[in-house]
Amino acid sequence: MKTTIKDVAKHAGVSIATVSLVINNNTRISSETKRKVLRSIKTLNYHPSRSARDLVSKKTGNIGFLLTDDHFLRTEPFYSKIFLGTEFEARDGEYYVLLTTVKSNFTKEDSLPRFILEKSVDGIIIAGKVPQNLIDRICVLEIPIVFVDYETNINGHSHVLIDNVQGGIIATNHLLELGHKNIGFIGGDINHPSIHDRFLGYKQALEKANLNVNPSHIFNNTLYTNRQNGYVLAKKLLEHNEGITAVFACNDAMAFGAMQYLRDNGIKVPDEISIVGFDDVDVDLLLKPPLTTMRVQKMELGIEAFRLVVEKLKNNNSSAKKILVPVELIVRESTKQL
Amino acid sequence: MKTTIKDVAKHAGVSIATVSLVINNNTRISSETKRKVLRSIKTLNYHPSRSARDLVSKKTGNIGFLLTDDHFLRTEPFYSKIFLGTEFEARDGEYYVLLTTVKSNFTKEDSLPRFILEKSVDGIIIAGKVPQNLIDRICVLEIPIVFVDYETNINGHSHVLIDNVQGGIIATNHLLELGHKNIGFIGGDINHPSIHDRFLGYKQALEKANLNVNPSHIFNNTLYTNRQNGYVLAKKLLEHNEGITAVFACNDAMAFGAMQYLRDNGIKVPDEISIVGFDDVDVDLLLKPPLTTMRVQKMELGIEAFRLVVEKLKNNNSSAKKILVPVELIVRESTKQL
DNA sequence: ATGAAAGCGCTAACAT
DNA sequence: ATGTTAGCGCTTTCAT
Repeated sequence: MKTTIKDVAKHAGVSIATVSLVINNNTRISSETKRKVLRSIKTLNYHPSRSARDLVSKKTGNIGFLLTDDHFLRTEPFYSKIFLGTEFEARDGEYYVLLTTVKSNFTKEDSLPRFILEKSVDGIIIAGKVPQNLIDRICVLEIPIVFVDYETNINGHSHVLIDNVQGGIIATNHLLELGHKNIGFIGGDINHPSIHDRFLGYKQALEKANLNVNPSHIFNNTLYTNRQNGYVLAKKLLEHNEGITAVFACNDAMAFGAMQYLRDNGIKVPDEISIVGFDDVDVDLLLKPPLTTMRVQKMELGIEAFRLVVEKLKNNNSSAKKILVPVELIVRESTKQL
Repeated sequence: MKTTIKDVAKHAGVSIATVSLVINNNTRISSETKRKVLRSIKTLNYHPSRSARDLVSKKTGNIGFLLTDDHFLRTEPFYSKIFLGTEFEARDGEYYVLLTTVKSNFTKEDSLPRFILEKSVDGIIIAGKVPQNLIDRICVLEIPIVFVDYETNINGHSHVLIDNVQGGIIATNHLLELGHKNIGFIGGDINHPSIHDRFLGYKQALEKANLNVNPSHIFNNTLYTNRQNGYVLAKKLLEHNEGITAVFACNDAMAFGAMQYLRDNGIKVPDEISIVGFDDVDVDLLLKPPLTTMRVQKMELGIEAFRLVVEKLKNNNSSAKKILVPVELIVRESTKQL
């Protein structure tokens, strides 16, 4: 039989109410009783029943973590790391994290994740871009949501975002400082807020350096932001332009695709073309040359997201925040002085 | 206020006991009452409170999913897919899945996952190789465990395994049928049951074909089974042997490493060397040539594991099973007739 | 076939 | 500062 609060009370010679107060760190308990109770708890290896606790407090003790399946299954563990950050942060606390995926083509006909229907989560973290109709349907529910790595125009909910604009600026400045003037930009879905912002940073850096933003140096119209399209866009960029000496790829995947195109065509990186990526994704060490990129603290994103939901849960009045997680330039061997 | 069983009872004009019986599919309810209650449930959008239910039934309604962090963060989403299988299978049911990672160097000093300490899971799925001391400490607890993709000598617990021996045989036979006779084997940690079995399949296939198992063709002594070591072992294999025309790599990662070595040294695949991998891992389509490999149904592994825990939970007497999930040869372009 | 009622382990309001 | 007690929403005997 599992140890209950009664056993602890009996063992410590106090009432169950006292034990409860101790568990919940109530201040109006004498430190002596507290110590006594704590000792009993330890001796009996007591852990409060979550269900009993949840039942009376009308909480569930769970946080839902939601993302699309293709994000979860991305070759590079980007969102997995964000989740791990959340899970790490949750470990010391009182919440469990329920991870679930939705199809990336989630429609009105699809039903919401079960933990939402069954009201089994106190709050939800939504990671990455998810279908708008999903968001709309969750937002009408009275449940705190934190968006991580996806900016929405939804009010009243917190966001944890990568500082993409700043990252775009830093990456571009890096190339400028190396003497590059003809810098191409390859990006995927420009309607995606993150890519849009990285592109914005690119333009701002160029303008600040009094350089023209040459439209023919910009290719950002593919649906997916992946290696294949990195290959395709690098091809287009270089076939339509002469004198390009550097490329800013809106993420590492596209950068890898671009590098493959260059390798296939005998163009040397970084000797002939410098490349900067974005994300600092884990990738096999065999890839050469190692990519200069903007490091994103993925775990940090997940950690902050978790803190924000909990903050909201503890104090429902806490206002919606927007946290920008800074990025860091990691110079490796794919960029070089012109 | 959330709808409770009382509301449903009132709405349907029955007692809460009746509603409960209907929910739990009890047979001794007249089909008419049943229909009536079901309608009320739907109308009121009623979902039973998990905490109340769990409290009285002394269950938690949760399944724990455990793996090491480096498995979870593997570049190729192998274990993520297994998890997704479990999560998919859990969707229609009554369980939630709690995913947590442990450090791959988990020691006696580290504390067990919180959901185990707090007894918040009814059963546990352990995916992939985990530290033995972790297993030992969990096994003493009275809680059903299912191991997936990791064979242990623990009795009383079910296993869901890849049919590695058969896979090794099929892969090797494929090369034999293409006329190859000098087939190298590169593997990582040979103490890992999966790799051991794939190697076993390799040997069995050769013996069956009346070919010698040449020890100098076998390199299987690295700690990690990854790309880097695939590169290293391919180098050793080819530097120490002449006449090798094919390589069976114990997993795709090593195969990729080997291919990289060959490319770096101007050896053409499949013209000069054929390569077979194992796992059929998602990888960017740019990798050339596409790898011939043994397909493993990762989702299927997770699905079966979930079914086995639930089976054990429903019927504690159900005996420990060992399920072998079959593999399938996927012929792509890295193998060729000699 | 259905209902009444006890009780799961806990929290919180109230009493002392 | 600590104890008493009602009740959270459900399942499950036991009556009817």
